[in-house]
Amino acid sequence: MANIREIAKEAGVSVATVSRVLNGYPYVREEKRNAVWEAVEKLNYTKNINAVHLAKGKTSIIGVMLPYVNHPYFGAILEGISKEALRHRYHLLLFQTNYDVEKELEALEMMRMKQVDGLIICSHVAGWNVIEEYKEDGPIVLCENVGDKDFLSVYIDHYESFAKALRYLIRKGHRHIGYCIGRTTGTNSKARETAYYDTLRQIGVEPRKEWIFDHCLYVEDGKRVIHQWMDLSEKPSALLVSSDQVAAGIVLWGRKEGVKIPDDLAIVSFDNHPISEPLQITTMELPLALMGTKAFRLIYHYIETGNIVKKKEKLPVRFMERSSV
Amino acid sequence: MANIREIAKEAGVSVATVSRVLNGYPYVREEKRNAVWEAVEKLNYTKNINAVHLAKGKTSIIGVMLPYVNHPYFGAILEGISKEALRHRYHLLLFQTNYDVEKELEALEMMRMKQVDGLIICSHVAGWNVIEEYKEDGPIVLCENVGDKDFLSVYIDHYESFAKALRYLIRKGHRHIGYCIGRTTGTNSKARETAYYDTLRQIGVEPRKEWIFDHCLYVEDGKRVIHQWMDLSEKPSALLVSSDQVAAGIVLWGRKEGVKIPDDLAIVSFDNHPISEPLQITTMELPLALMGTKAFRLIYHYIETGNIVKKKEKLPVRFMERSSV
DNA sequence: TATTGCATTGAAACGCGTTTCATACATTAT
DNA sequence: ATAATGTATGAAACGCGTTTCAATGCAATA
Repeated sequence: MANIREIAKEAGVSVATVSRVLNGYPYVREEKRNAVWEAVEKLNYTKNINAVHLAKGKTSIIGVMLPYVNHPYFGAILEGISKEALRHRYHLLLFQTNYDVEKELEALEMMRMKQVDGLIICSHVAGWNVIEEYKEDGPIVLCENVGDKDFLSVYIDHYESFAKALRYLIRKGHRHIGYCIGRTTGTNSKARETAYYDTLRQIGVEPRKEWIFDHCLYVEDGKRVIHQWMDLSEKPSALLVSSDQVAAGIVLWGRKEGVKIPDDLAIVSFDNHPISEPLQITTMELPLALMGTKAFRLIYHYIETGNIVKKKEKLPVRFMERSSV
Repeated sequence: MANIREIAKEAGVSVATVSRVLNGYPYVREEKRNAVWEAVEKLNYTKNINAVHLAKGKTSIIGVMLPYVNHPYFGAILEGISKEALRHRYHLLLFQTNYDVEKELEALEMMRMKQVDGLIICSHVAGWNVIEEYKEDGPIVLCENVGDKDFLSVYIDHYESFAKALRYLIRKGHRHIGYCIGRTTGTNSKARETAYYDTLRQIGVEPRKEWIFDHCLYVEDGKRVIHQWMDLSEKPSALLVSSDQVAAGIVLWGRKEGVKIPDDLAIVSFDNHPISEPLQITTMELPLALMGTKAFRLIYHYIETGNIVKKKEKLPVRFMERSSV
């Protein structure tokens, strides 16, 4: 395969001139410009992009670290990132971690090795000190509330929205409230847990461990939850559900078991996935795609200009009141 | 940032030796090996992976071309690819095309430029002649039936499964059958269309254009479909739906309108997404994640060994009979 | 003792596009 | 007429790890 030097020889110019033509720089005479393009045609030349990356020291690739690619939550974030990356002619390198620290480290290492110009972390298990070590290797944007930590972040305030949903249930007369969550570790989950404990204690209700349902990610987990719920001797009258998929599972499998929503069990969920509308599930709309888009913009803007407009951005959550409460 | 030559100087060896140590090759004396690692520590050295890519002429990255990342169908394929890529320490570069030929070409060009070692095409609009031009630039695996064309492929026989579903409906006494599809172009969609026309004509029923519902991709499209269906003066008694998401939308929005499934309208869908189970939707389980996994394996095996075990592999579809017919 | 072979090691070439710097000529401004 | 700009172009350095090839040293086999 031809390289730029062969093109130069063929066109009777220097490699610098070829590079100029190829990249559309000025100061090349029309004839030479044509000669170069002709040589490119003739020798069927294509740039070796790895040489470009090496020479430029950048790749126009952003890494995306997420636990699962095909989860509605992360899929939506990814969609937002992807949409924006497309607009700016950037590419995305996927780092699926399955919440494995090793895999997370690998993504970070890839930035150190200049495989990617920056990294968007959708979720992680690695400690802050670990991530901090890679700060000098490139911009990192997190899709979670990083608190005081010195990181770029675009996030949804899960403490606030969880507390808001809880207060709504309380206002509706519920005192026995449980919740479903994807996992119990992680910033977002911890925020929700804290909101749960804080809010219930504020009204003098003792939170119950057995009303917390872990590992709730997909529709099928809703089936498990509703059965577990039915087996409880003391049942919560309301559930906060961290994902519409799980809520849909709970509602649909509950129906089959004769569980009346909201009379037997009230539900407030999160996401506002289209499935929640026909099921009349009251849900908090999370701007996931927007979060992805903004995360990309932040990192992109930093890479291209070196400036940061807003280090941390909190995105608004919209409450969609329907009839599952 | 230090490079390999500085490490060599610091450790008092040649760059070749440093490279040997870094890559775990034999024939390096213990002392030198240690000296290299110490220099690496001391200078806080990391490889520049772009230089590696350039030197090796490969990147261990596979490109994935798909129209939308957050669609259940493609998400499932992507998950399968990702899982397998993880096992083999390969990375994935995402090319979201939105079914735009320009974007598809970009993905193909990226392979030519050696950005990726191979390309998995989940779906495309570009013509075969276009794709064919890139055959020499690296292995391409398609997730669709490529017929006689000389491409690697792992696929679901959509003609067969669509025809099978149709015959099932016919056996159940339906004569007025329509269908919902994501788009009308594309190999898979054409296969389904052909199956529809062929099968209906076999039983002497004239297919009807107005019973074909295009642009059905997500839950919310089901809402549109059920309303369109209700507005028809002559209604089909059964619908084949190319995605469980859409079917769920049809069933759920239909319920709200008092449409009885299957009495007013029978449904056979595709995917066997977990949502279809509590909704009792009869569905054809498509092994999407498996397709992704196998596509990756095929391309991986070719890259690593130069061998192809099976050029084209058809994956089995499982019929999940429930009560929506 | 002569020969074969393996273990070690480094110089140099290789993969290849970008960018800087010096040079040379053509204009325009003073 | 002279200085100051602007246009045009190429040589060479730069980014950096991999790999080949020749060479050296030493041990084992003939």
